[in-house]
Amino acid sequence: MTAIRPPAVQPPTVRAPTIRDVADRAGVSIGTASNVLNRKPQVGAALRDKVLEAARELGWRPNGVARSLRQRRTGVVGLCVPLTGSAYFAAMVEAFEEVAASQGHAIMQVLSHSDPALELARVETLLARQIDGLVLVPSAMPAQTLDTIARSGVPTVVVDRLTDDQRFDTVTLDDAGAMRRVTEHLLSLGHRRILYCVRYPELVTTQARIRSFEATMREAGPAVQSRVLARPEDPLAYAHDLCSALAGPAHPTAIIASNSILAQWTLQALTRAGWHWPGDISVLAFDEPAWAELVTPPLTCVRQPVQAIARHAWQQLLARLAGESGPRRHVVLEAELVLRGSTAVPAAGS
Amino acid sequence: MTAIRPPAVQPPTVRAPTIRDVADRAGVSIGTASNVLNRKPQVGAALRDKVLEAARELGWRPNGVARSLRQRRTGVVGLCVPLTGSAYFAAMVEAFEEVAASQGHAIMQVLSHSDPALELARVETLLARQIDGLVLVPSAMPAQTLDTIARSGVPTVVVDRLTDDQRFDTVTLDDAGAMRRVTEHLLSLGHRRILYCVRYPELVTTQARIRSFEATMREAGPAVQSRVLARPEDPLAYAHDLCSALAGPAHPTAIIASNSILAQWTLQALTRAGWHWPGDISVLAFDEPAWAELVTPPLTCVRQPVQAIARHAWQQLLARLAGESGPRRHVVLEAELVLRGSTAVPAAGS
DNA sequence: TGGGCGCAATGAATCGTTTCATTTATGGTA
DNA sequence: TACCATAAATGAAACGATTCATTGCGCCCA
Repeated sequence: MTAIRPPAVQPPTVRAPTIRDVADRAGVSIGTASNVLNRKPQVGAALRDKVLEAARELGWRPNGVARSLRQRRTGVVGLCVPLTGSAYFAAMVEAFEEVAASQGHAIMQVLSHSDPALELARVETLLARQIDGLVLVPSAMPAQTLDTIARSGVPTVVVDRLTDDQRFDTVTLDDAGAMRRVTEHLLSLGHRRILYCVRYPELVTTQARIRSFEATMREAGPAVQSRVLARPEDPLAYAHDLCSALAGPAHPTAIIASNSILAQWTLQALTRAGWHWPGDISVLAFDEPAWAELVTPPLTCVRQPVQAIARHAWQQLLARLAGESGPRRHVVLEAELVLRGSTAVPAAGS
Repeated sequence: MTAIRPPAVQPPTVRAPTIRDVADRAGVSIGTASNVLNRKPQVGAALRDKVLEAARELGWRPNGVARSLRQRRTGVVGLCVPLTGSAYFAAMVEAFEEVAASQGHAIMQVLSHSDPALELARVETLLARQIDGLVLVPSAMPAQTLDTIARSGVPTVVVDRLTDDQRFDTVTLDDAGAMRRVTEHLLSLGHRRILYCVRYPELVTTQARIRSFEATMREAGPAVQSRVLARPEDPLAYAHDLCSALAGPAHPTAIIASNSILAQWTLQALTRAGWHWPGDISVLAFDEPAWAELVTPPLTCVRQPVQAIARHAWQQLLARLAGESGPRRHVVLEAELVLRGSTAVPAAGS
């Protein structure tokens, strides 16, 4: 019910020509002009040409707002993501842009900054603008947002972060499986003490990974130690936390970073502190940043199928927009572990 | 005049409550309901409460489309950029998002992929959707697009790439100045043969840089050689071109990359070919990619003031939206040369 | 007591389309 | 020639809000 209102803006001084102007100039009724301009069949060739000519001369352009009001749809799909700083979400937004534009839809993108309250507010503005559908990458506590969306009835696909909410279609990644493979890779290299660094431990995605991480480590035996470093504020605080985590003789011999931003922070911190990878410590990251192959040695990482996510989500959304009303669908995609030089057998002394 | 129409979408089956429903439930006229919900003063406390209560109960949300039609403004600003793959534009989009959302505007972003025809088409869809204003990073040949925008009368700020078009406000960078400083930096280190690598030589921005580059090199004396490597198709073709450019005894001793993507391609190509920087060759880039400090040694680059661009452009756009009609304004911002380890004195033998 | 003044509330017009029930024109057939 | 079917064109009613001229009402003061 929050009243969302755009700020003060002067209406344009010169008025664009309307369909009425076109009709007048062509000497036909508005209805006929509309029929011509919408390629409806029931209109004669002579009038058709006159109308098209008039529209061309006047430089008429359809008023999408009026059309949307009458047709009760806007051709706009909302996209709410936490941020675009991460390579992962940036790629996702671009993938959506692509597929949407190619089919005549427009994307209206908003950023939630991983803040539930902001997320709700942004989604409210999208709903007020009468979006036809919504793609949501939910924050950690999306309950209110999800309720609002469900109440609004706007077709929605929840992406990337699985919720236990059964009201929505979802497209997610097999986080547990990916983490199991990551952990087993490190274990097989001989690592016995592994540190998992995460930004937001409360995300469902993160929790699934942590559970999988700890379970896999437990299965490997009692001599194995898993640790989680959570919620760093900024690169500096993170560097500090990381250094304390790496202090002492029984320090971790491998680090898993939960996304490309943390990977960047990690490598920066290690470099500053004089650690070398993979000699002193192995490093592995979720997401595949653009620079994965640029650092030396290149970064082992979990490549998430961004394009496939966008494609599936879009397809599912289109089906709902077309009126499909079957049961909820839940697509789960597999990520790929890309082995590069930043993970290796731990040093002998460790 | 191109008719732009959204694709087939079923209108929603459950109709959202309208202001009429709210008015009926509160037992008042539509006008009164509207006055309450818009915080107009001329309404009594008793009715106000009844209306607000009714709106709350029904979960009423204003229909932005209807409002936009009546008020003849949408609160949406269009943003047309070449792509978001480059760190520079990604940051720019995010900066706009931020400042726009904080003031109740929404951003509708489209990608031109640096293609004039696509750019025109995308801008047409924005105009048809009745955007209040537009921020455009023009492609290399934007004449038709600019004509269309000028004819539409939509307030527009042209950003990043200066055109000789006097019809628009602009916010640009001092490309010539930045390039002069870059070139002088390399000259002062002792480099005498420098290669400038660009993606799109036809961009005005690029041309200004090339002119400045060549002029500065000429001033440095006849023994100095400047070369430009242009229009690489993809990373592989680029690697090939680069290797040929670096072949022979009198090869360049320094490379300037025109943006972060080319910088990435350059470092990848050099690594694959076994060149080391800055030992074998110095490398310097326009844009500051996230990984600038991660590569070893870190990358010297030209930091462009993205936030400042967004802020200035937005401020200028807001002024025009508010009805300001003074002469065109042209803001030129300075970039900053950030010295890091990837540029050094050329090797003795070179 | 009546006239004027102000505040509250109303109702209708409007924004620019699409859509649909009618009307008008056209041609063919009985 | 009368009739009907079909096609072409029209006019008006939506869509859901805002806005503004008008009305109704209570109060104060002369």
